[in-house]
Amino acid sequence: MRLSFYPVDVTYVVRDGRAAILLYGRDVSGRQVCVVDDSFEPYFTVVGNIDPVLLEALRDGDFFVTRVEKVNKNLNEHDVDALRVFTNLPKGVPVLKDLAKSIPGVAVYEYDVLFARRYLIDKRIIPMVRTEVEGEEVQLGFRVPCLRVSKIWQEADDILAPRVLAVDIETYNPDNKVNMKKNPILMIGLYGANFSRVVTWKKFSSKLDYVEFVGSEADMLKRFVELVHECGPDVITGYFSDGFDFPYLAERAKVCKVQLDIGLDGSKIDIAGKIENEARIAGISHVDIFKFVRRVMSRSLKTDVFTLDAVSKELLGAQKHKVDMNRLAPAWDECSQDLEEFCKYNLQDCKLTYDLAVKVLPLLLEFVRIIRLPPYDINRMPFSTFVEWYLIHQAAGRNEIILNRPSRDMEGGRMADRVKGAFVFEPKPGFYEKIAVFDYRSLYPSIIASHNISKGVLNCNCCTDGPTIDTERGKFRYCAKRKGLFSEVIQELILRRAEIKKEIKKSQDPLLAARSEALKVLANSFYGYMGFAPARWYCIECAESTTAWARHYIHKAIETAQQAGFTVLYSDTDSVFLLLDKKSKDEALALVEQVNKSLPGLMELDFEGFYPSGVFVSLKAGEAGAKKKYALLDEKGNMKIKGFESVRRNWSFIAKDVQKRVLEIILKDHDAKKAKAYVRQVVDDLRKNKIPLDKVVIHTALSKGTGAYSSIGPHVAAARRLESQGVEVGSGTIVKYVVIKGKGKIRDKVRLPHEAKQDDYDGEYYIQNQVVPGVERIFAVLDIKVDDLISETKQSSLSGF
DNA sequence: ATTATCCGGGG
DNA sequence: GTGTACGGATAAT
Repeated sequence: MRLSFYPVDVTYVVRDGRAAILLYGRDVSGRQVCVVDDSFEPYFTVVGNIDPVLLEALRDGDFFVTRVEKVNKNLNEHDVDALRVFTNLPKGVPVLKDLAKSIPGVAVYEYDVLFARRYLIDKRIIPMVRTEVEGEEVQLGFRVPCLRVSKIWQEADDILAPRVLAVDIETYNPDNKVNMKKNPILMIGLYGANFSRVVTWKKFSSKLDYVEFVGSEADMLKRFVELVHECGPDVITGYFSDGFDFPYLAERAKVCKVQLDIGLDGSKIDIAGKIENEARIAGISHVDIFKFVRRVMSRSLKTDVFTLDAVSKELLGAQKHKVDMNRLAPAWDECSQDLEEFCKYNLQDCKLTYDLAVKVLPLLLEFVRIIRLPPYDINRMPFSTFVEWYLIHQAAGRNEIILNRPSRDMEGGRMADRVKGAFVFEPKPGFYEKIAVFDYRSLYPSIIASHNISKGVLNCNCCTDGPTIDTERGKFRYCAKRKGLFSEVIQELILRRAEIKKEIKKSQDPLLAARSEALKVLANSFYGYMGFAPARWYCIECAESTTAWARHYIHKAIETAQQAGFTVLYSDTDSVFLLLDKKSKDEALALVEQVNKSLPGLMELDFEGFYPSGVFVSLKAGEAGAKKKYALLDEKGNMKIKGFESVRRNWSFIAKDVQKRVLEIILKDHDAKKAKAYVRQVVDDLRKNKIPLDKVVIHTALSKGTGAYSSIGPHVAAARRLESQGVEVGSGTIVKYVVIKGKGKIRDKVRLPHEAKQDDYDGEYYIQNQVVPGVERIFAVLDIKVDDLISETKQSSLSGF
C-alpha cells in the first residue's frame, strides 16, 4: 500500500525489545496517520585502531552491541576509517559508548544524537514536507490509522499548510498568585479556522453563540479533549502555553481525575523540562508562540515587552479585549453577568494567538525546512543551536562524522577565549551636512564564504598558498584547494537568499520574505557560533580570523575614501559614514565601485544612503554600551535615530516629545536658536503648569512585589499608594505616577495621576530630571549650555519691578 | 568590574 | 527521551 503524507511529529517507541520510529502526520487526503518504521537501528561511531570483535562483545545489563560495520567517513574534513557500532536499543548507546571509550586508542562519536533525529538525518526526511511511503496497515491501538513501512522517501518539496488550533484558559485567581493545585480553571477557549468556542462550568445567561456550559471543571476538561479530537489539528498553539496553559491543564486533570488524553496514540500531555516547562502532545505539534517570538523574532520587533497584548499590537494591529482581571474571581463567586465579558476576553486571546500563529508559522516552517527538525523542536531550541543543527545535517550529507559536544572542562576553557572585536571610529560630536553612508553587505558571512574560513581547512597540510590572516592569536591560513564545511554551507545560504531576493522583486509572496529572513538570520549566526563555547564545531581561530578580516576591509574602505579626499565621520564594524563636503553623490558612488573591484568572492560594499544632515552626540561617562548615538535626516525627510533609547517608557511624554522635536528642528531647519527657543518655551510652560497633566505621567514597570524592594524608588512609592487603595499590584504591573510640588524626597512627592490636579505637578522636577537629560547632549554639540535652556526668562526676572 | 540570581509569559 | 537548558537585567560581592 502506498501513502503520501506530511510528517508533523517524530518520536519512537520500544516494542518487543525493538525500537520503532513513529512519524505522525496528515496524508494528502487530509487524514491524520501514523507511519511506523521498525527497521532503523540505533548506533554510534568509533574511530581508532581496534579489533571489531572487541566492540561486538560489549554488553551492560539489557544493552548489547548487535553488530559492527566498517564505514569510510570524514573526520573534521579528513578521510578516516571508522566503525559503526549498532546496539539493540537507543538507550543502550550512551551506556555502551562509555565501555567502548574505555578501550585504549578508541575515540567515540555520534552517541548523543537523539534517535528520532538520527532517523531524519540518515533517511534525509524533512519534517512537514511531503513524504512517500510503502507499507501495510498495522493495529497499534492508536487513535489514528497506522502504517508499517517498508520504504520511505521524499521526492517533492511541498510543505503542509497546517490545521491550527489556538487554546487559552482563564483561571480562578483571587490572590494574584498562580496556584495550580488549589485554583480551578474557569473557562477554556478554542479558536481555529471556522471554529470558536469557550467552555465554562458556571451557568449564566448569555447570547454569545460560542459559549458552551458544562456541569463541572472535570466535565469541562473532558469536553476540551473531545473538542481537540473533533478539530484534529496539526498544530496546537498557545501564548506561554508551555509555561502556563498546558501545565495548568495537566495539573487540573490530575486533581479532577480526568484523563487528558489528547495525544494521537491516546497518551496524556507530557510536561517535561527542568528549567522551563515544555508541553508535548504525541502526534500534534505544540507551538508556543511566545517562545518563538521572544527567542527568534525579538530583535526584529520594536516592543521590548512580549506580552500577548504588545506583540499582537505590533504584529497584528489588534489588542486584547479590555477587562479588569481582578474582577474575574469575584464575578465567578457571584456568578455575575460580568462573566460574559470574560468569555469575550478568553475568545479574543485565542483569536489573537491564532492570528499570531498564522503570521509567524511561515517563518517557523521555513526554519523547519532549512534546519530539518520538527516544528516542536525548532520552537524550543535555543537560537545558538540553529546553526549547530543546520551544520549537523549538512555535515552528514557530506559523509562527515558529527563532532562531539565539549566536556564541561573544555567548555570552561573555551569561556576564557576572547575574540578581538570590530573596529569603531568614534565620531566627533557635532552637526554635519551631506553625509553618505556605505556598508558591507552581510560582512561576516561574506568573509567566511570568501576566505574559506572553516575549522576543517585551517592551516591545512595540502597547500601553503591559501589566504592568510594575521590576528591577535597568530597567523592563520585556510586551504586554497578544498572548500571547507562552514564556508561552503554559508555560501549556499547567501546564494539561495540572493535568488529569493530576486524572486521577491517579481512576486509579493509573503512566504518568500519569511524564507529570506530565515536564511539571513541563520547566515548571520555563524560567526557567533564559531566562538560559542558549547558548540560542536567550535573554532576560535575561525572567529578571530573573521573579525580580523572585517577590520582589514573596513580600514580599506576608510583609506580608499580618505585618499579620494573624503572625510570619514564615523565607522562601526561594517559601515562607513562620509562627509561629502564639496564632492558629489556620483563621486561617492564611484568610490563604492572602486572598493568593490578589489574585493574577493561574495564580498560587496553597498551604498546605504545619502543624508542631507545629521547630528552626532557625545556619550556620558558610563554610557559605554551605546557606542553610537546619532540622528540622521534622509532625503525624504524621515529621521533615523540611533542610540537615544534612554528615552523609553519610564520617561514622560513631554521628555520624549521634546527630544524628538529638538532633533527635528536641528536636522530640518538647521536652527539652533529655534530649538533653544522651543525648549525655553516648554520649560516656561512646565514652570507655569501649562503642559497638560497627561504629558507628565511617568510609566514604570514593577519588577517584583512592593514589599520586596529595599530601596523605595518613586515607582515603588506609587505602587504602594495603589495598593493602599485596594488595587492589586505585582511583578509586571505598569505603574503610572506624577511628581508633585513640595519639599522632601521624590518618593514622598509621588501621586497617582487621578490624585493630582493640573497645577500640582512639580515643573522644576520635570525640567531637571526629564526634559534636560533628554536634550543636553544635543545642545552640547551646538555649544548651548543647560543654563541657557532653563534660566529664568528676562520677563520673569524683571517681573520683580 | 565581575559574578550570581532572578525573571520573563500567564490569571 | 542516544537530552539539554536562554539571555538580559539587576543585585550582590
